[in-house]
Amino acid sequence: MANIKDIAEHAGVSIATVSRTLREPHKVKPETAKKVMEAVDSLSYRTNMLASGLRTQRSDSVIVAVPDISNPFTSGFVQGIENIARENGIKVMLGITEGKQELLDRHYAMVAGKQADGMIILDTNIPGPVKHLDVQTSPTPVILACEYNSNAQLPRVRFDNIEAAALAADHIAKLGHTKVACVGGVASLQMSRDRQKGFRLGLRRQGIIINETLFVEGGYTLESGAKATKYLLSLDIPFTAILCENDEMAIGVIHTLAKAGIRVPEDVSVTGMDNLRYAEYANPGLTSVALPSSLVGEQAMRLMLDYYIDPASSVREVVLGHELVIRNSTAHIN
Amino acid sequence: MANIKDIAEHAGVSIATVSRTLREPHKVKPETAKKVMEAVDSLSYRTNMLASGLRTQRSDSVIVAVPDISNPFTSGFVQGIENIARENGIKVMLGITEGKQELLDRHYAMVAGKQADGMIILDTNIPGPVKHLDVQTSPTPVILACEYNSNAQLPRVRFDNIEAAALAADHIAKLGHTKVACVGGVASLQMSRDRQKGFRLGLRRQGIIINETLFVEGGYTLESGAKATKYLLSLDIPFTAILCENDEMAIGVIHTLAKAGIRVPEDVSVTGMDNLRYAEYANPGLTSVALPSSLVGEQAMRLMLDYYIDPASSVREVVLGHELVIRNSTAHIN
DNA sequence: TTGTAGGCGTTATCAC
DNA sequence: GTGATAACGCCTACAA
Repeated sequence: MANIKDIAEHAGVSIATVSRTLREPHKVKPETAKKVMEAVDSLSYRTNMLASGLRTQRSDSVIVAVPDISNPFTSGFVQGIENIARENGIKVMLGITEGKQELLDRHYAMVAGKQADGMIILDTNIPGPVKHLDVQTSPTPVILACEYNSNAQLPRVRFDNIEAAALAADHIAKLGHTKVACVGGVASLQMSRDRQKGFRLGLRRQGIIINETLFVEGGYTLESGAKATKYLLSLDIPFTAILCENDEMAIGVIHTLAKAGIRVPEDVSVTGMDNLRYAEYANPGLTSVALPSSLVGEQAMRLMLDYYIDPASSVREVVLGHELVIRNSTAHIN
Repeated sequence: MANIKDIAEHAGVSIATVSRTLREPHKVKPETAKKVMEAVDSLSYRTNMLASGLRTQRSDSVIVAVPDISNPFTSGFVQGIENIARENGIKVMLGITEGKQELLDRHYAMVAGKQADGMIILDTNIPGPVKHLDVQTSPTPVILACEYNSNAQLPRVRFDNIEAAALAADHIAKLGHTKVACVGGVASLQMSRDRQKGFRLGLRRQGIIINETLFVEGGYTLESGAKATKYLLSLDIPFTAILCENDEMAIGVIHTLAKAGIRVPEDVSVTGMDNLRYAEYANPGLTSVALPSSLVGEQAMRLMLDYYIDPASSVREVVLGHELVIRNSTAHIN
């Protein structure tokens, strides 16, 4: 593999000139530059990013930590990051945490080890080394996305999950439903607690009395939605609507209701959150609160870039908007 | 940020000993090692991967190139890679190509620039520098996944798309359907051509005469499935089954049929391919040919690891199995 | 078992 | 405008 020295020889200049030609072409005589570029081409030279990074103390890459990537919400998030990163010549590394502290820490080692300049986290955990750190005084290139239950004062971007969930509840209430069930998420997540809070808030605002028995646990997966539905049906308590903490579960819910011969929305209305692509093509189309995850990714990456420019004054928090998308899974009560 | 020299001083040993302690602990006296580790802890030292990589000529990371990551098939693939990579202390970088040669090349620059040791590609394109290269004589750390229309003799892992598609067609034929429609993919992809071929093969094997008018274009997205269905319905040619080149389109198809008041499977049977998680929870559950993408990722990563060990004798091709999963979207013709 | 020292490929600071 | 040259932080013969 050709290195800068080879190019220098081949072009009959010094390595300094080669380096200059590549990074600050304006500082070099055009004809010299031409010679250099020819050598670069003919030897198909590529600057060694390791060496370059070692010298400049940056790798031009970020690592993004997510619990898993198979959920469309997560993959949209990653895609958003990649888009902005690419525009800015930054590479994206992927770290899957499975929600485990240990894996997150292992990924964080990459920024400690200079293989990444910073980390964007969509996870409940915070890397161990960052946890007990006064971020005010010792700036840390870590951006938080969506989760925010930590005390760490890190830049973050998120949704207003409370109001977003309230919006779904409000919609259901206004359709005349009073016997409302709910399929929850994972109680350890702040996001889940907020969405729960939002559902309750939205219902109460419309004067609906909540039947706690109908508020059941979920787990954010298709399977958990199906399971929760079976449980709800087994209770033998009448209900006419189900608020789901995300679309994935809502799809599982609708599927299970259909299997049980219960019509959506004639018998039961169902709402989701996230507005995944699949929501639109569910049967029936799923009413959902749109929370565009790719925007979160984009904003998070932008915060990271801001941080690079000025660690001290980078924005501390960005809250993105949400929107109710009404489809055919919800209807006025008979 | 503490470096190896700081640790050496702090522990009262040479930097060589520190390095040894970290990489080959057995070559160092236990008490010395202990001193070193204490210094490491107290200064919270992390070896600089850039420097280390520069010296050892490896980065312990691979870059995976995919057209996009929002499709569950793709994200499953990436997840598979990450799993095996992590087990082996390898980091995964993500490169989104949007199917564009230019973006792929840009990502490939990372392996040329030593930021990645190799590349795993799930895309039709081949990096420019690799394209016209005799891989036999100049080994190249590139693994191909699923696509294989190139002449490049690179290690690859894929499915037998022809037989997989034939399996779906066979299933439909055996249910008594003779008027069979098909929603295709993207003709420029070898995968798509193979699945087409497979459908036709499967139907012919059962003696079914194909109505070419009912074989329409798709595009592998939910939307394209919906659009193709509307088109099929507009033709006003009777059919009782639709073979879809993937699940995503099949979900769009089912949704659109339902909207048009056509019952699945009573009026029309529908099959998909890939067996995404969503297939099971479609309404009705989607009959599909399982092509576990995470296995492709895992195998691809394994091929990469093999390649590291011995570029010359690494396996050239792995073909993974498929399986028909029968659900409720297909039924015997009335 | 430990230490010395050369070099990995760049970039950036100097002189010229 | 260009060229020497000293880092960047680490690994690994080789020497002790």
